[in-house]
Amino acid sequence: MFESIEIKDVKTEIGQLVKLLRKSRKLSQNDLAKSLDVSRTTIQNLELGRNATIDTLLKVLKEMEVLEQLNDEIVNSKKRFKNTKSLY
Amino acid sequence: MFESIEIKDVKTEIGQLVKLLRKSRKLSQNDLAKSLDVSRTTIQNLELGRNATIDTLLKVLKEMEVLEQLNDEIVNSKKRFKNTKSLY
DNA sequence: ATAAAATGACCATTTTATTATACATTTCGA
DNA sequence: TCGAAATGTATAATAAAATGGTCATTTTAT
Repeated sequence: MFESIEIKDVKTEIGQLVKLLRKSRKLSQNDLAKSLDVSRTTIQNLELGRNATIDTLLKVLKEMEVLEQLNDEIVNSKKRFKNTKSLY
Repeated sequence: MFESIEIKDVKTEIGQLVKLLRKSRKLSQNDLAKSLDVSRTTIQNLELGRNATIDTLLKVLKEMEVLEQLNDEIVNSKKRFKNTKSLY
């Protein structure tokens, strides 16, 4: 009926966002990898939309100072969800 | 100076949101696992805030019909980021 | 233009997530 | 209350992510 978005595409978007965040800080993949104590390959895989762990993604987001923001959105999602569900 | 949020805590929040979404559909961990063709242990680890892959998380979000929404937020984040960065 | 830095790709190895299974405990409906 | 379903826990085997290294290509700065 209607096309749903593919997981592969979302991973690509995540990778591009990570790359944007890193570049805005003028960091190379190597710089970021060293800061997070992970390998450059791991950063690269994440940015290229290959599969990675949630830990790796969150480490990057924390370093880029957007982890708090993500957490807020998750907490708000939970709240909104609970509220809308009680309206029936 | 000020406390930053911990990765562990964000994973806990993610797990709780996943659980909420699943429960709202009246699905057991087993039901969801079978739908996604992953093991119940994988769903459980995700919900308990243990580490998991991005793939696993996105599979769940797709099944819960919130993947499109997440994608939109990522795309918007990219846009907003590019805009604010050009204002200097 | 050229050199240096950054990125992408690849490979062997190590580490970790996933799986399948079994069992203990909790939750919940009859 | 009682029994069944759901959930949490544990373990061994397997699949997949992370690592560390090298090399080719692209980007960037000089």
